[in-house]
Amino acid sequence: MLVSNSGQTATERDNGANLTTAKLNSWQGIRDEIQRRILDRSLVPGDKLPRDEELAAEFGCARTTVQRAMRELADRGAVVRRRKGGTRVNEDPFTRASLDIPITRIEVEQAGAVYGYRLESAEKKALPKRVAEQFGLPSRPKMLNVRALHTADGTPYIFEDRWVSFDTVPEILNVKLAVESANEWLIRNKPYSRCDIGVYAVNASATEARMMRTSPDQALFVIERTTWIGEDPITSVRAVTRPGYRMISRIR
Amino acid sequence: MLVSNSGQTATERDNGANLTTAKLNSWQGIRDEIQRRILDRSLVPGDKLPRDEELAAEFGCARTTVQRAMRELADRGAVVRRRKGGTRVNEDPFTRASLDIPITRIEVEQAGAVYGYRLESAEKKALPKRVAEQFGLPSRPKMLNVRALHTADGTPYIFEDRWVSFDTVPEILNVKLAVESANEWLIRNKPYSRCDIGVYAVNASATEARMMRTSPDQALFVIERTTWIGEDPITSVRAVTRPGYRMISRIR
DNA sequence: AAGTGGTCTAGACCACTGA
DNA sequence: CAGTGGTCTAGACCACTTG
Repeated sequence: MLVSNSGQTATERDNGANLTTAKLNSWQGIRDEIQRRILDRSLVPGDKLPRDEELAAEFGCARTTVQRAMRELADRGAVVRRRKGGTRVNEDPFTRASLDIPITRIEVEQAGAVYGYRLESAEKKALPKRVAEQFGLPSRPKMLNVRALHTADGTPYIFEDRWVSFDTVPEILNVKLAVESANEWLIRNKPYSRCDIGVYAVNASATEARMMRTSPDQALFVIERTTWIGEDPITSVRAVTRPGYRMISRIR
Repeated sequence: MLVSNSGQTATERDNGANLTTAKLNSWQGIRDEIQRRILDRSLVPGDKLPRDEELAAEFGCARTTVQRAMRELADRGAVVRRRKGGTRVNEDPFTRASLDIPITRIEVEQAGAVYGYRLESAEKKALPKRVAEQFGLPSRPKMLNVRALHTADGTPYIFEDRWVSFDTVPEILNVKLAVESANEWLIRNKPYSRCDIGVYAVNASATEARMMRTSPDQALFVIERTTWIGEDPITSVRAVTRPGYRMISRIR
């Protein structure tokens, strides 16, 4: 190790290059410094970074601390790390966005609106082909089909068409779905071990247009979620959102 | 510490409760075990977990190892950790999905199709109000407006309408945009420090319908991305995808 | 003021994987 | 098979935040 960090404070070395960042020598400081080198193209895609041990010497810290910083950068997709291969700046950069999908009631309330919920129907039916495919099931067993409308200040917000496996979740048959949303009951009472999510756009069908009080063919944003516990299907839901619905995410 | 882990192997204690998981005593093993307790409702939302030190004793490992496991669960939104307050199972569970948005060329090629690109127009114009708002700018400066079509096997895949700040990125004026997509050049050459992402559905405008070779009013999925380096705007792009486009994500 | 999580260290050993 | 990242430890001290 060439440089000791004893007695060296952040301010001593902060020459103004970093405006936002934490103490140098902290794992966040190291992460930000490496990221800065990528941002200002001191390091370009494909470049090999020094070994953790060398970086530890450079920053005057333990290798563990460098590890912590580099793991974050790897999680973000900024660098690729391989044993023996070393650490390189990612050749194929991509944008990694993290989306939090809350319970609808909470989403509405956080927007400052009054949440409402109306059950449209709940009946046992054979799974349509599309949903069976979602679950990856070869057959088309009976499940509970629940249709319900979520409203914000009285206007339609999300219309959900849901299938719940009462083989996996028999308790669902005892839930008063006229009062409590299946969405909320399931999320609070039946955590999943796997979840597939798909988002896309559709033209409103006649039914959807009526439910959402809009015109047929209106473009609507759809969120599909299918969940399992282990190998067993729990639920698959197609949530049609109101016209103009946007899903947003901010990075950094 | 009551239990030592020396000489204790995973198999010794693996009673079959965990099918998928790594060695117990590893941070992943601890993470999975705690998650299992949440899944099978041994722990329910709001429950307080033992202190890290106690868990370390229970699992016969160092506190650091428990810390690593718990940090992951906190990142996933499964638990909430506060100093002095301890660790609790999250009261308001949400679904956290991670979306990777690759460079369009790579997305097309990975789908096994032939990628094509055609520049439609590139001209300096004053920013429309909508885009100025995206950037959070009070004024409406001139930027480079680039319109281009990405194709897969010759059919329209994504139509992008992009604004690039040539104040922040003067080099863009020298890029041969007829050959190289602004998308790809920017991602490879101008990393950003902040990125806002929005996804939503629109009815195709007349222009969009023509570009995408579909009918007006066809529902299309739109991805909007706006990026900055520090406080300076880089680019804002509205990418209209072909009919039927889906964005997907899998959790766990 | 005290309790709990967050960070850091120095060192050891392990597990990949590329030359 | 050797080089590099990944994990783990035991202990110390720090930084929040709540009772």
